[in-house]
This record gives sequence, C-alpha cells and structure tokens, in this order.
Amino acid sequence: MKAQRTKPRKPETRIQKRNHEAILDAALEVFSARGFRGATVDQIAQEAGLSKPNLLYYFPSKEAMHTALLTGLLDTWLDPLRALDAGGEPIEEILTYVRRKLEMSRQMPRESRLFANEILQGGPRLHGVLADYLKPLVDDKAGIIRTWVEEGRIAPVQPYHLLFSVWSLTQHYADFDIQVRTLLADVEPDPFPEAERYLVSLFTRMLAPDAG
Amino acid sequence: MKAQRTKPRKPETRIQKRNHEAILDAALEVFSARGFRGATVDQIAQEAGLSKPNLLYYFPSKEAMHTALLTGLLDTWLDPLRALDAGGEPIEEILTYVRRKLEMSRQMPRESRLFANEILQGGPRLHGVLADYLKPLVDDKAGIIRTWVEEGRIAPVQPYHLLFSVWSLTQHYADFDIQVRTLLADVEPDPFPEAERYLVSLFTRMLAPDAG
DNA sequence: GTTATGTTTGACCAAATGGTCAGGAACACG
DNA sequence: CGTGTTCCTGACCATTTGGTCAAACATAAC
Repeated sequence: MKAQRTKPRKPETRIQKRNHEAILDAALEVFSARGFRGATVDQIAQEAGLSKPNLLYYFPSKEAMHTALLTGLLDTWLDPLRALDAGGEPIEEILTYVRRKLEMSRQMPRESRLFANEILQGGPRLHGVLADYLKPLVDDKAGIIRTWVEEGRIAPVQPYHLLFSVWSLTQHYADFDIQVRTLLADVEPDPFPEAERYLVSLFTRMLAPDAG
Repeated sequence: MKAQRTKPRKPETRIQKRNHEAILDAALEVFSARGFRGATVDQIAQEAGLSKPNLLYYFPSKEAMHTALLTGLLDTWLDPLRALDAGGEPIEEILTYVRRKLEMSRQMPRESRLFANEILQGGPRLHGVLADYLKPLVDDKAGIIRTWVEEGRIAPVQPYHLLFSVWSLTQHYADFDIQVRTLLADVEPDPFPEAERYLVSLFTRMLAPDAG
C-alpha cells in the first residue's frame, strides 16, 4: 500500500520516448524482413542508430521488443474490420473494408509481413492473442455478414471464408510484394491501382444478390 | 577429355538414395516451420534420424539443402498452372486450376510455407528463379487469359491479378493454417470442403461473362 | 578374406549472438 | 553549482550454431 504511494508508472522521459519509438520502428523493419529468429539485436540496434547494450537498456530482451510490436500494432491492424458496420449498406461496407485493408497493405507492408511471419510459423508468440482477442471480433463480424446473407442483401457466402478471402487477397500485395513486382515489372510499376480495381470488381460481382 | 572418360555422374547408392530423401523431407519439415534462419542443422538431423556430420556428408551446407529443396519442388509446385490449357473451356480451366491449387494447399502445406517464407523475406535465395523461370510461365498463361477476355468468354479481368488472386486465396489455407483453424475451431473442423465451395462460387460469379 | 569404396561419428573449432556489467557521460533540478 | 537520476558504452561472457576432420565402421567386389 504505502509502497504504491510513489507514482506506480513514471511518465516517459523525452529521451525515452524518442528511443522507444526509434527502437520499435527499427525492430519492425528488421523483424518484418527477416522474421524473429532471423533478426539480430545488432541489426535492430544499427537500424535504430543505437548501441546494442543501449537497446537492452530500454527493452529487457529481443523477445520483449517483438512482443511490444505485436501487441502494440494489433489494434491498428484490426481497425478496418472493427469498422464494419451492421447498420451500413452491406456491399458498400464490405467494399470499404476491402479498400481499407488494401490501403494498409500499401501503407503498412512491414506490419503485414510481421504478422504473416508470425502466423506462418504457427504463431508461437501469438496463439493467445488469436484465440482471445481476434476470434471474438471475427465471430461478431461473421455474425453480421450471416445476417446480411439471411436477409438476402448479399449473395449466400460462408462468412468466415469471405473474411479469409479479404485478408488473403489484400495482404498478398504486401506479403508477396517481391513476387508481385517481379511479375508485373514490365506491365505496371505500381500494382495497387489495378489491384483495387480488380478486388472491387471481384467482390461486387461475387456479392451481388441473386436477382429475383 | 581423358579425365571425363570415367563415369561423370556416379549412380546413387541405395543408402545415398534413402538418406538424401530422408534429409530433404526432414529439411522441408523444419525449414517450412521455422524459415531458413530459424532452422538449425541439428533439428534437421534429428528429424531425419541422422547425426549432424552425417547430414553434412550428403549436403555440403545448410544452404545447399535449402536450395535443393526450392529448385526440386518448384516444378511440382507450378504443375497446376502449367496445365492451364488455352484450348479448354475458360471458366472450367480456371476452376480446375483453383481446385488443384487448393488441393495442393491441403496435401502439401509444407511446400507452400517453404515458398511463402522465402518470398516474405524478399526471396534472397529465389530472385533468379522468379525472374527467369516463373515469369515466362506466368506471362504465357496471362496471355491465354487475356485472349479469353478479348473473346468475351470470361468477364473482363486483369490476367495477372486474376492469377495473384488464385494464389493468395488457395495458399492462404496452407500458409495461415493456424489462424484459419483457430477461427473456425467451433464452426468446421476441416476448412477445405467449405473453402472449395466458396472459391468455386467466387470465381464462377466473378468470371461469368456479361450477359448480352 | 582382402581391398577399395562408401558411410558414420565423437571431438573439435571459429564465428555469431543474446545478454550482462561496471563505470562514465549527460541531464534534471534544487 | 552540486547531486541524484537517467542514459550510454566498451569489454566481456555463455551458448548456439554451421561446419571440419581424423578415425572407425560398413559394404560391395573380387
């Protein structure tokens, strides 16, 4: 009790704030490009412009940096899904979701690859989050989609697989960026404009409710 | 000349064949689960039931095992695409392609993850293959699809993005297996039957040529 | 059986890597 | 200023890891 009197959480110093941010940004850069095991603390330190012992002054371990990244970014990552509104016009809602996810693949490819790397390896550092945090959200949104189907406002689809398809189609442009760009090298320098057209068309056609 | 007289490639011993296979299978298991950097030679050795020095008797380095895997599996991996036939019925050809790719995700998830891991990291050990080997094939098949579009036999789509969508949608079920199974835990124990129905429906609706 | 070839391993090495620590430098604050 | 706190670093350590090697062991062929 008395021990708790002194401020339990000291506010961050100016320097702490700057360095925490620099480190997390560097860690995102390196982890997303090489995976957890493939990244070295030295690489992160160099990317952040700090010394290795200095990194470990701010984070107790490599693992801690990784965890801080995953948990810190998950919210942002799921924002577009959270915005899916049961009260909106179904097809427009889903198209907006697709557009926002694609935009995130364009603007935040490192985050996409960070999660992809993690899940690819069986998500050892993510299992809990998947089941406890992601699943309830997905169950909720899948329920919304099921309702839309039952009301005949979109074509009949399995809601979970619809969500999977949005994820895979949009994140593909971040996660497999090199492949996409290699194959499109002499066709389109920037894949995203055409990707948006393609995906909007795909979901529009697939979801259009059966006439009659 | 004279030096070449003695058989340039000795035929594989019985033991060599057995161990080469055991090692490559073990390497596939470990590399696909942990990535190149995350895999250790010891793990592969244990998985193969051999000692580490013994592995390195059959392959000169960890890198060599990885390369042998990638190049050896690429052909199999691209078989379904190669089978896409310009002379077939367009939508049926594409649906067959989708089904075969999905079947490969089910039967060969390790191979899928191996490639995914590699491309995710910028494909340092795959760049050449992508440009020299995959690209010509994809250019060819994209040409077929473009022709189908021009002939009005399928709805207008950007051929490359159509191929990307087949890849991402099908491989998602192998690469993100844990996520898929976690989210579907209390819905469907085996995601694949429903996945096939969903994907067939998706591509059927999207590709149906415009009436009139 | 002898010999040549192919196979296996324990012991070992150098480099890389995550992490520690004692002490020094910079800073905040009275 | 001076002093307590925060910040930073060079040197160091233990472990892991890819790879080597000499010598032992198995196998096939004559």
